[in-house]
Amino acid sequence: MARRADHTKEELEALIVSAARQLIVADGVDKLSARRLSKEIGYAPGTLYHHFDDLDAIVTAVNVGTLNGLALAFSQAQEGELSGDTLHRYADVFLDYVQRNKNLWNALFEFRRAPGTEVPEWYVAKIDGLIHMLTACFVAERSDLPEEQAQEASRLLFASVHSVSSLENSGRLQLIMNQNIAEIAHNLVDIHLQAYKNRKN
Amino acid sequence: MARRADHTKEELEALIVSAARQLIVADGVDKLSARRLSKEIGYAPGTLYHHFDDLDAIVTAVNVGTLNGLALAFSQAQEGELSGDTLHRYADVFLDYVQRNKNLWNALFEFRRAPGTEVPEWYVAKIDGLIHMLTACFVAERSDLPEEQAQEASRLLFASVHSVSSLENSGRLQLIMNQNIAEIAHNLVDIHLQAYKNRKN
DNA sequence: CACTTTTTCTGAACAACGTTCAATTACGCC
DNA sequence: GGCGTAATTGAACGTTGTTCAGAAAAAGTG
Repeated sequence: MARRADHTKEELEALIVSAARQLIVADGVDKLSARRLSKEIGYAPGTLYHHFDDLDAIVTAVNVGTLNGLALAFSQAQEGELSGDTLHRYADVFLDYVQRNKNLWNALFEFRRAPGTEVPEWYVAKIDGLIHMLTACFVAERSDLPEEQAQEASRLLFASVHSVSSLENSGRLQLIMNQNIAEIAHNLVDIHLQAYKNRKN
Repeated sequence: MARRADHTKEELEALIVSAARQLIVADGVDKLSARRLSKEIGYAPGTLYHHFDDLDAIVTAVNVGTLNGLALAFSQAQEGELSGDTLHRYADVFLDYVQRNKNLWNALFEFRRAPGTEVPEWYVAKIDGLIHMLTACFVAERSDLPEEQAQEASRLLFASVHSVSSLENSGRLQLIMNQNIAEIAHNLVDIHLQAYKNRKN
């Protein structure tokens, strides 16, 4: 058995990515292996490597979808005019999304990239897009401050909330905190917001 | 060749841990393997498993030393009376320690613990000890507030700074921030400190 | 000293992993 | 119909963590 006509190149690639997503959702990225994945879709392990450079590339393809999903959820939460409250709503959306897609989110940020392989730039751009939505909220609260500062503040907030949720997701937050993740996140929003409102110049 | 008298049980266990530490420092925890480690100390792979349950246990033993080292550095930085400035000094100490012991710190927090294996309680206690040192600084700034709140604030600050440094260490901070880690950490200290000082009740 | 028990250590073995590649087969094209 | 090209296979390589029967030395006992 060799060349088959079961799927076109595009179909097969989509099939690989969606099967990989299923496996990650079900058992976590650690349990994703070339053999398991190929068996799942009914192809030989080697086939995967004709369509993707390596497993890393497949996980990265899954991650695109995960990031897009979050961006979508954010934009749906954004109604009415922006303010500090919007940030709290974003926090809820974020926490909800991360919790409902725990394993996918872990795949995004816990996946151990081999040293030397660079992060794709669209990856950075996608995250930048998310942060930009937060920036607008900071601007709305203190329109007198330059946008640069709002951007810095939103990056800092995003990094803080994300990092804390990262800890939570890996089961290590209890090492440090004894509140639950939602309380923590909203505390962080309050703290960052307050500090921003009270800025001097 | 079987039973040997080269080392006592304790000596051998210490040897294993220190060799593991060396390997982690040199090449990172990813490159630590049972075969490499056993070859390094001149014993067979199986020997490791007579003294430790698994590789996880060995890495955990290394991690104890890493945590102790940080606690020591903290206590050395603590001179004069406590205040918000002390928090900044702690931040510097922390960043310095994490940077000088990059691979060891990664081993502490990036190591993928098999699901089901619990975090030892003394682990939690050790981290609690570190956080307690921060709490004292918050108390010094607002002695009118109950210690509970100071503790909460210090946990939040620790989690934030630690998480951000975690991102940095895994090379993912650039995904989000464009400042360097030191600036970020001190910003975080300022923000958390300010919010704490401005608390109402 | 000799004999037995206990403890320690070895190294081959197992099942899994990511990845490669010669061989094979079928599709598209002339 | 024949041919080149593209897709697929599955065995193979070198890893990995972990186990365990067997061997041997230390420690205990007479």
